[in-house]
Amino acid sequence: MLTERQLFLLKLLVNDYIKSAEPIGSRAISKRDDVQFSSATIRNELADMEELGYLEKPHSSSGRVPSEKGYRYYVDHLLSPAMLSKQEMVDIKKAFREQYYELEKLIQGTADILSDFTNYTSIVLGPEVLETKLKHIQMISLSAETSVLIIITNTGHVENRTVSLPKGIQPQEIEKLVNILNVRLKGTPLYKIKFAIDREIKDVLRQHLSQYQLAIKMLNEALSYHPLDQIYYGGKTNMLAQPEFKDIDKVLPLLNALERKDIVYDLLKPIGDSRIHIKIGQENDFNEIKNCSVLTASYSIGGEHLGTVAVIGPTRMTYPKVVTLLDIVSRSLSKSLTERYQGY
Amino acid sequence: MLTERQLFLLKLLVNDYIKSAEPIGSRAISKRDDVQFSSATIRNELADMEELGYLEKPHSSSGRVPSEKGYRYYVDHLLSPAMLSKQEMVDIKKAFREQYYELEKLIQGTADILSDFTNYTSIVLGPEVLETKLKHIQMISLSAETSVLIIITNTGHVENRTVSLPKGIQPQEIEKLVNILNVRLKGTPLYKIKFAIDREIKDVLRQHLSQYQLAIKMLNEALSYHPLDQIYYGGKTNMLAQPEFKDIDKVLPLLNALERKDIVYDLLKPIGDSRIHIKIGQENDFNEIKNCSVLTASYSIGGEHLGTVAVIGPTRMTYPKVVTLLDIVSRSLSKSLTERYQGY
DNA sequence: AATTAGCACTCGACATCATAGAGTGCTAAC
DNA sequence: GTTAGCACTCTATGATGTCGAGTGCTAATT
Repeated sequence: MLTERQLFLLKLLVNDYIKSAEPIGSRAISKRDDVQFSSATIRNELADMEELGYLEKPHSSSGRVPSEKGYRYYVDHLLSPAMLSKQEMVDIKKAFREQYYELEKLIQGTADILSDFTNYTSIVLGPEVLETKLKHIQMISLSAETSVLIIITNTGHVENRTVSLPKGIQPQEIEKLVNILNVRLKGTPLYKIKFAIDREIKDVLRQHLSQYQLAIKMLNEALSYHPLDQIYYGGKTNMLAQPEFKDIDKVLPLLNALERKDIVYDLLKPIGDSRIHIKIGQENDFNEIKNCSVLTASYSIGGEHLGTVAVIGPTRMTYPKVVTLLDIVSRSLSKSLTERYQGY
Repeated sequence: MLTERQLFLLKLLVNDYIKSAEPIGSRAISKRDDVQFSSATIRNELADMEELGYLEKPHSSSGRVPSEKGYRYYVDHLLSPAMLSKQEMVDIKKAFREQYYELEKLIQGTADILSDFTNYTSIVLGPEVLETKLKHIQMISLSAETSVLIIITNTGHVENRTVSLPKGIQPQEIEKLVNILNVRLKGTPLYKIKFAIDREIKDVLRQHLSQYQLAIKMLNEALSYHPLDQIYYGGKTNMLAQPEFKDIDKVLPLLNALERKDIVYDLLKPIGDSRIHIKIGQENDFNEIKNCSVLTASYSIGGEHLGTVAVIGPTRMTYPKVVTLLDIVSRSLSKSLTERYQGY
């Protein structure tokens, strides 16, 4: 186990390294006002902690750098959440008080706040379509052959799809069809809609619609496709400014990984029940981001999990600040959403 | 004026440089099968063309590189559009035949094709909201206090905005309101809607609605905000793979510039009447992209200009291929849109 | 008069080498 | 247990030298 003094030094070293991005030497530590011991003492302590795996040296005669184990210990036991400046708090409050005319804007705004305030990259997973329920369905004709099908969910999300109308179907038929769908499917989770049509609505449709086969076919096409591209980014290029990514070969695989939906979904999948979840370096399963840490928090409407907000940056990340910010932002987003869409 | 032989050499040099990204020397040219003259002759010709401003040397004893004037001449007089491979043509056809359920997807798909096939960055300006007309308006209640206002345009674009309902307004009133709006405002260009409400609808509303002041206020709020964020990107990180941007300080200002809407709007503003418009290096007004060329084409529905597609890459760009691709893609997009949304 | 061979010269790329400086580990003294 | 002292290690930096691709110019050739 680490001694009191070792913990003190570890915390100090991690904090300094996060600021400077340079390996920290014993002399630099001993010079600080809040440190009384000589550099030799510190050298001994650092050597011990290195042996225990909390620190590393980039090369044999350089200063120390936290290892992943070191970061993990720091995050679990030594991290004291940062205070945000008054100005920052005001800015955040203001951003969430603003009138957003679309749910998408609110979420994008959240991503922007996270990246602007951290200088890292932020990712926000939009409300999961799979878990949202149908509120209202509407079909609006564009021309003789095309209509726009509009699906509104309980979360205020609006989905629209252009559909080609089967030839020969009557406008009144469409109207009837939409009416039936609205009455029967209201409250159905989106992912169950196709199933519900097949099981419950088919017969009703057959009774009321002359062109019922065509209608079924059209509905199946329009509803079959689940666009899950609900990923919002902020500060995508912020990574480029981090010294650890100063050469392009390091940053390119990273940026490409962040474009891949499967990877992002996996990185942000909610785990554990702590408010903020932290994954450091290799704890993330992807080689492309082995030098990065991912901090996630979830947001909700009225307590029900809706989506995830995340910040991704180098393992050498300002954890205290990001933790605080994620906490505030995820709460603010939940609050804002709940106020707006609670009564579904 | 340039001699026949000089033109031949210029074209050849530009083509080679585009491929290799290395300065081209006289010896390398003379070694080619299709070149008969000795390297000394070529040296003389190159020196002459340099004096005329068509070529440059990175340093005094290196090979030649095209100047912007050289690229401009090449593009205006020497460029022969490339043929796409059969496979490429098939892929494009396939992409545009695909069923897109939302206008946005079709446009994003277009951007993706452009960037995938060129390895540069593509930008597509979505249909300009300002020039599109109201097709249908709809209001769907989410809760007692909030509704979603849905605006559908003749281009199949669906806009949705969350509005807070004034307290005390009756559902029937809302219904009446929406009916009036639909009857009166159909076909009105979006940017004129507020104006139209003020001029024409006010009185009608006063006659029919008890809470007419509240309704007006709400409408003004909901319709006042014009989201113009209709910029779709493809291959944002492709620039990083270009040798001219191998160090991050060169590429960061570029990427940031491409995030700025004002800059992008300016870069893509339609000019001239040629199908493909090319701006080389400094011809673009922004310092951040002085090493880049921007190629644009416009797309339309039934002949009416709707938006712009563009490819941005280093001045050392494969102009022939990009020109051909932009031509095909912009035509395909126009065709696809016209088929779908023509009958507005 | 146009073309080409020949040659001295230029400049960047690359490798080699020396040096300075920050940092360590170890030993012995406090 | 702590610290001063010192030899040692490794990187970063800059100076130096060499190689090769390329040029410009002159004189010879066609």
